[in-house]
Amino acid sequence: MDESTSVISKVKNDIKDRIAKAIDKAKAKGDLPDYVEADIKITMPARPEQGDFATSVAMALASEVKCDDRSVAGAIVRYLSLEDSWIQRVDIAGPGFLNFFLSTGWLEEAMADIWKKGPAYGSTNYGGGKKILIEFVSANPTGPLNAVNARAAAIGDCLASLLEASGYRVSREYYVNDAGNQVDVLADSLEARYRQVLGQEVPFPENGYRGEYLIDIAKELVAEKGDTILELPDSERHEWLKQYVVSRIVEQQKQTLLNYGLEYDTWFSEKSLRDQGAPEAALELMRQKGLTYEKDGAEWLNSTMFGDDKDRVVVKSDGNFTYIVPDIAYHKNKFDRGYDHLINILGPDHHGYVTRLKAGIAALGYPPESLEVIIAQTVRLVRGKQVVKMSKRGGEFISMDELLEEAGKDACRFFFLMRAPSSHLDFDLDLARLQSNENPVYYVQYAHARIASIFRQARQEGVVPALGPNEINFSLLREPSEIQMMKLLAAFPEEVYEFGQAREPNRLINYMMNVASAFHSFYTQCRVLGEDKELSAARLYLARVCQIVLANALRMAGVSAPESM
RNA sequence: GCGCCUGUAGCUCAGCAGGAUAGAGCAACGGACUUCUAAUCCGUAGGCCAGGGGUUCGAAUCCCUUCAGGCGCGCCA
Repeated sequence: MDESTSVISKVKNDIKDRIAKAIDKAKAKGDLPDYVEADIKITMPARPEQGDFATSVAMALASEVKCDDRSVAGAIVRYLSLEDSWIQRVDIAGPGFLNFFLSTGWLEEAMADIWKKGPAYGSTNYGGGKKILIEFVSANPTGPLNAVNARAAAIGDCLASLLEASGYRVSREYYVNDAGNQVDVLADSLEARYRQVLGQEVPFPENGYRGEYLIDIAKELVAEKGDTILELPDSERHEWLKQYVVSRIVEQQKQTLLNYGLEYDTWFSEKSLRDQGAPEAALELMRQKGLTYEKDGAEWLNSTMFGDDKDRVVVKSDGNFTYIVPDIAYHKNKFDRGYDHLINILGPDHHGYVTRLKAGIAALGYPPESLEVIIAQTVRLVRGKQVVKMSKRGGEFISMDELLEEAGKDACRFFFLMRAPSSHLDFDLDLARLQSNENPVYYVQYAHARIASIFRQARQEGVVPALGPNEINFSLLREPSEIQMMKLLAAFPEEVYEFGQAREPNRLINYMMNVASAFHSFYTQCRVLGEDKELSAARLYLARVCQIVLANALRMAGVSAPESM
């Protein structure tokens, strides 16, 4: 088996080729008109009586040539060569489906492939080494991360893992907005807290950040430096405080994400971009292309030329950039670093911004379709029936740290990944915290732990725990639950690729639930450690490869795979 | 007013570039542990896929429209 592809794709492609040849032959013999083009899709039907694989090409073809579905299906079957293949039988079923029944040889090969690849099983090279940068979370360095950030973190990290496994070179990046107006306000807020801690009575900035965390940082600053910061000249003090508070908060954010099992490749500083003069350069480029103009004392980008619904100010009448200029420069920088494709995961409150940004990068001459934006919808925290308020102003604010502490990393990741990014989700704190069968995260983890337990037991009984595929008699695995499980495990590499392509990491969770369910059924129906040594060996093998798949899938989701529970 | 997202079982949500009889978890009900972990399994019940049009051999899925909910429409970021 080739390192970089999968048994399942080999099987599907083989069936596809045979159908294509059969259609050609039918055309040559005049059974089908020769202008038809077939897009052959091979699926795995849910019901065993519908075969191991199936296709609906005949129906699509029939509607194209305006004749009976089943007769087209008949024509294909008539010319279909089954020579030298795993296909044993082809049925025409329902309205015109072709159902393929295969001998189990392909499953055996797939099971051997899992053994051989181990932790790498599920990986393919379909992505061809294309470079993708995925930017996510990128919360302002003005406060601790919250529940929405936690969702974006789970989605972004898992998507990155899926794409890595699909053969892309992926970089995880966090953009730190450590420049501009908001961090000035942040520095002023800290200064006020700092002075208050030192006993001065000073007014708090009107739009300042009122969170507790700034008081904590101020206290630490006093402990560290006393009142010496006050001695600095105004502008120097402001810069110092700004640098200090931003680095402290970014440090905290980093730690929170680390506790979540997430490590970025790059923390990209907006300030560094500004220090290099990148925004000016980007602006200059737009000017040279004649895409900006003066109006009402400001400078505007003609963004409507690139699909925006109105033109945008780039230089305010006070001479400062609007936020979009450094952002455009940032995305230019991403392209200049050699990425073929950019993915940004943004909150729903930023969706209005997407066309603007795309217009911006188009104005610089980069292809806007190379920037893809995924909107991660809102998170509503609930306890049972009660909604937990999330306002920053006051009341109960749940930070990502508190969420992690309360529910744990695994449950958080799992819950956030369970739903499609586009789905507005309710995160039930009570349920996530529950250490019982009501909590779905345990369903998958338990399957993994149960398998580990079988191997512990086997070792105790002195059973050889792990025979390789060449020593296994696969023909003993004939129970429906065994077949079902093997099919699911064989599908993993293709699933991983499809989940990544669809940008829907939630389907990975779905897949894991299916594998876990198949295993639990198998476990109940089939005794693994029994009198029949040959059968035991085969079932131990099956348990082992199932464990490999569960571990690999859990790893991609960032959820731990416990040996015991 | 314009734009984006959502509407599927009592609850939370899946449903894989349209396909065969719409699924899962939880909640409800009935069964299964002297044998590898019962955080499990097996079964029962539960649905005009928000409403209405359309596209086609075929629609929960695509298009239009109405209704309902969430969010966004700054010389804030």
